[in-house]
Amino acid sequence: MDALEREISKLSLLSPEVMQVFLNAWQRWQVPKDHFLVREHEVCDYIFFIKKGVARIYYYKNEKEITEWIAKDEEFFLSIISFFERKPSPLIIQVLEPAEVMGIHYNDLTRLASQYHEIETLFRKMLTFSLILSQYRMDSIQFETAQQRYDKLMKDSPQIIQRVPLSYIASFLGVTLETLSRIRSHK
Amino acid sequence: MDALEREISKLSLLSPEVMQVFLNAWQRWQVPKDHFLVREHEVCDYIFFIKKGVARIYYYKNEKEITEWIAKDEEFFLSIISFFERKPSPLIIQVLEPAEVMGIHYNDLTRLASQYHEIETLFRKMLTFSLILSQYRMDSIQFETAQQRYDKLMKDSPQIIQRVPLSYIASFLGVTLETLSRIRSHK
DNA sequence: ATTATTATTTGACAATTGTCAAATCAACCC
DNA sequence: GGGTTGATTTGACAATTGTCAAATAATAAT
Repeated sequence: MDALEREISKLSLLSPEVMQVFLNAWQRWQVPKDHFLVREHEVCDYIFFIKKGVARIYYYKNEKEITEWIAKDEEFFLSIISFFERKPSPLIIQVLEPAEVMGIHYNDLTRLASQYHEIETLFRKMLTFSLILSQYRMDSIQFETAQQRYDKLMKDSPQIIQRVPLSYIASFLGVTLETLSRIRSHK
Repeated sequence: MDALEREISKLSLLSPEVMQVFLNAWQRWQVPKDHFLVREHEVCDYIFFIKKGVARIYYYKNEKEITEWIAKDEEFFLSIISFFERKPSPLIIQVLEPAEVMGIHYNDLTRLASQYHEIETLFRKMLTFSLILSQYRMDSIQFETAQQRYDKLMKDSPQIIQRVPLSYIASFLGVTLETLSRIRSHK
């Protein structure tokens, strides 16, 4: 069983036939370092899954790059507002290492969800998971100090430092590069 | 058509029969000022809808009350993490005015969603809506100044000032009461 | 109306983080 | 290796907001 199927199974139990139909709807790309999966002001048409590699989701705010999310091996990611509201968004999705990426198109996902109740249920559970994550992240941004957010990141994914420039991590944590540098030094 | 049915219709088109089944699953309460819909460390069993009145969702952080959300007439609200993860949460939901509140129980919602594909779709769309809202709010917290958040609140719901103490609004905006007072004065 | 209680405003000061500039470090290229 | 470029660290200072304390305003109770 491959990683995508395993992650899907964690969310919802599909019958073998429907699982097969669903998996067949996913496309697969082998992309080079720095490849853009979604460019600025494009509509995000896919929910992505990264089998191996790192991608970041970012945008420009006053000429500065703001990293909104960093997705690592075996995670789903997308530009949520663009995908669901079907409109272009300032969010850019870029792969940071050569990567193997899978994706399901909005049209395929909604078509399958209307055809198969089971897939609609899976879709609902993906959203639930995503909403819960979003709530935890909101709490973290609003009430934790940059120090606490950094410590948590180190605990959850210590390898990230080797794979992602500190400038991206700083903006992901919601602080400047200088502040992150100071947090890291006095430890 | 009542407010609840209207709000549901905005999200998803249900056949008349299924709409009737769904609406029947909602309970209705007439609650006095200051009534608690969810107490501290209780599981939130319902998605609520407030027909008329104001409710706030808050919790204690270092002995201080933090207002996480304020729901007004004709809005849905719930303690998201508690409801979906089925676990007690520190979030408290309290009505601030005498109010007419509706609610659908977790068990009823999930039962109906598994029975009726249409309701599963509606459920998925509610989650999508909620996730989009959550993303916008996260952006607002992370990148807007307190001044900007206040201005937006005044634009979207100017009446809120008359109905909710400033201390709740301040913590909803993520600033102290004193800072909000200063924002309000130099305008 | 007077008092008590609660809500809001104001002031002084401290703490945190951002900004800008410069220094150091690391990686890469020839 | 020397030089170029980009990444990271450090320093000085300014801006924003929080904290604590006190003053004032608004509301409710008798």
